[in-house]
Amino acid sequence: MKETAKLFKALSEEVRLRVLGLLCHGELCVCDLMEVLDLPQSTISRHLSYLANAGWISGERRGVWMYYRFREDGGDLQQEMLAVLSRHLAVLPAVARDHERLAQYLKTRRPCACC
Amino acid sequence: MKETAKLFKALSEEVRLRVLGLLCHGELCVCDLMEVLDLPQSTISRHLSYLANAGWISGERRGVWMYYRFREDGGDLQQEMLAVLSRHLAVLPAVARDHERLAQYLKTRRPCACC
DNA sequence: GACACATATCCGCCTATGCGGATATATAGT
DNA sequence: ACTATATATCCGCATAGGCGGATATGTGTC
Repeated sequence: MKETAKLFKALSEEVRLRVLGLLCHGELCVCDLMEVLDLPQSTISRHLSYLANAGWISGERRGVWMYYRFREDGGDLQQEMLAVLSRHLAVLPAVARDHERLAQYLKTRRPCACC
Repeated sequence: MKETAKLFKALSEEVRLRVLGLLCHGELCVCDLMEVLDLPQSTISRHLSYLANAGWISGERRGVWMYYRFREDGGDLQQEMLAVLSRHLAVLPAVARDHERLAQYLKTRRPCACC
């Protein structure tokens, strides 16, 4: 029950919804998100921790970078919620704008040793 | 976007999840919920206001009583979320216990003029 | 080890919101 | 109008959590 509430609480904040919207495209590191969302590093990192703690995402270190992506091993509720959520985030104007910014950003991203 | 976050925020609290679990059975008034959840009236009323404000439920006055039920006219996200949610709430032990208490309570509920 | 870079955490500040008793309001019955 | 009942709102208090700059930690390079 507490876990269920926690799962929803993680979705109750605009920045976190935008982060999840972007992660629908695939894994991203903190600095990618900073660039696209135009928010300070501490803010991004804090929200990522929150999402990870709630069980939505997990991070993997590759060199200096931490890459975050959706977890595939969540419970039933989480899996079904993710399906509903990803479909609906795509419709939100703010998320669509973020997607465009991401596409633009990926074109010019400086080369990265690990990917 | 703010609306989406608000919808989830309403689901981020245990008492509210329990209330929604009970409302899956059909409409209930504040005093029904007080009895079944064994919480003070101000607490129940506050959470119901919160849920109504987020768009999950609506209240209808019948005499002295306010009956609350799920809204049927929510957006796509809300409808799909409700389907997922109701299925999963039923599985939670705390919600199952509440259902039993509700069944017990309904047997002895004193007659009500309006229903 | 010194440095640069990416990330996590700490800090003080502020707002939102939880709680439950007390009070205000609305309605029905007499 | 008075009373009883149901509900909503107010109040003070406590905690959670948002923010972003500052600092600490981890990692690769030289």
